[in-house]
Amino acid sequence: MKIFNTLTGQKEGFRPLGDEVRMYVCGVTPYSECHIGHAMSYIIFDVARRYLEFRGHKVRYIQNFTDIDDKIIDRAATAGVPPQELAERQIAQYFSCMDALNIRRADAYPRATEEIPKIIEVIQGLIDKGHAYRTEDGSVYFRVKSDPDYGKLSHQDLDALQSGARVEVDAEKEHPLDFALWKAAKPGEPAWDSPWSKGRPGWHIECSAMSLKYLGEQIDIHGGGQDLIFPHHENEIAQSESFTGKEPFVRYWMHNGLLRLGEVKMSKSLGVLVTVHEVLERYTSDAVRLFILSSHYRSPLSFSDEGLEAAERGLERLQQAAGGGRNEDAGGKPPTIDVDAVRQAFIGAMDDDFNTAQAIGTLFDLAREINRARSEGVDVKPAQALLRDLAGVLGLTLAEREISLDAQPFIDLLVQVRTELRKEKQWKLADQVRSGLEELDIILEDTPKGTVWRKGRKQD
RNA sequence: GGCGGCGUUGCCAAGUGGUAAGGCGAGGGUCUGCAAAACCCUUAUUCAGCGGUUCGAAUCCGCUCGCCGCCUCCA
Repeated sequence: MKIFNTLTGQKEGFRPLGDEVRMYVCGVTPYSECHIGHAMSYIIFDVARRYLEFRGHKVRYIQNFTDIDDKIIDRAATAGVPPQELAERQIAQYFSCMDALNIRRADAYPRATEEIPKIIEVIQGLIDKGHAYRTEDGSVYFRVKSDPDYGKLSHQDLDALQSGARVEVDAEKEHPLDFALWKAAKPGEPAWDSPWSKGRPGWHIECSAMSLKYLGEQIDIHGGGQDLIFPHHENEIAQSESFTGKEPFVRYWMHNGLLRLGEVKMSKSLGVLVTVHEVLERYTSDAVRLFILSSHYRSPLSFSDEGLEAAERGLERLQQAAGGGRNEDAGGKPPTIDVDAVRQAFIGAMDDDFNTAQAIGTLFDLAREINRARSEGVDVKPAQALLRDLAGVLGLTLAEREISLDAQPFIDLLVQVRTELRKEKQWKLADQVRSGLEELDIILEDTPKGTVWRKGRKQD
């Protein structure tokens, strides 16, 4: 399989360094609710991980929480709660969002505040090697001039980066692009002891430290949004490679395109965002996933209700084809669908840098074949199993909407009564029952084998 | 200014040299008491524009136009 590597700007054949794929994805700073931009990124990497496993790899997947930083401190102060309490609350909220989207949990979620010793070890190592220096107030900065290939990930050199820089010049720093590894605490801020001052880690250093600690000096895949390429990931490379002396720190850098709202990217700082919570009130998690995976992960995607609606309808077709929860007898005729060919088409698409859009195309092709074969009395069980299997690689459950168990006997009863009415050709009354149930979002379908019903798409 | 990317049918979206996947929508049909679901047919001679390379280009090259991201925190 091939993966597009941001570092080289090319698709490269993928081969893990060791027995298992070591994968690190930048997590969130838990200070506010997660939005669908987060959903997009984590769904994409969830699918990458699921697919790698589908292809027979063992994957070790690590994701961090930046549970201490300026924003958390500010926000906590405004809310009048301790920073850790705010972070804790938002982490819980994050998990509930991700779980709702059927995103599998990482193998570990290290937190910056719990990795201080490792962070200090890395910073000290960088100082010892001349890659970092302490300033008057006890902060420590990375010396970008000490890294000859600084800028290689964003394909810029120091001069180019500097010329467009909007960053303020700080008299403490040797170079404007030097960045904080350790920030000395101001009075009242959370702080940890260190050889340089009471303070807290800079934003970038935690990822290097955690990656080193949990995955080793060289890892296979490091992922995140394209907005993290500079400065975050650039700085991670500088720190990690300067510390270990080993290159490359990351063998495949993967970055997803950013979600847009209309014509601009969704962003916390711009205040334009839609929360996961809001989206899941209106659409199923399967639809959200299908919508996101319908375009290529490296392209920007515009959030739209039309797109979610389309995904929702398409999903219904996949559900129906997969069996739709109905109790149907297997057709009598032997299976005719070439499941191997479909599986290979799916793999062919996904092997090409996770081309989920094309892979989804193979799912719809399969759905059509299943429906056609089923109407001809062919046994479609194996094909349905494949459909569920492949959909599962994309994290689609194809689950029907559920209705409370309490209501089911009553619905069954009404359906039975209507069946009697239909036998007596009492169409008007029968139709009344059907439309009445439809009002309650119960959809009736009269099939040759009898009437079946399912939950519709109205919101509860 | 530097770096990166995008512009494909009504909408969304694959496709990076061999003659335009797929989804949604729309129209027609089959099935049905009528529906629903499903299936069948139709819906881009054309890929922002203009040149060039090639037997052949949406795909490669050049230019033009339009749009976006990054160079500050951000998935």
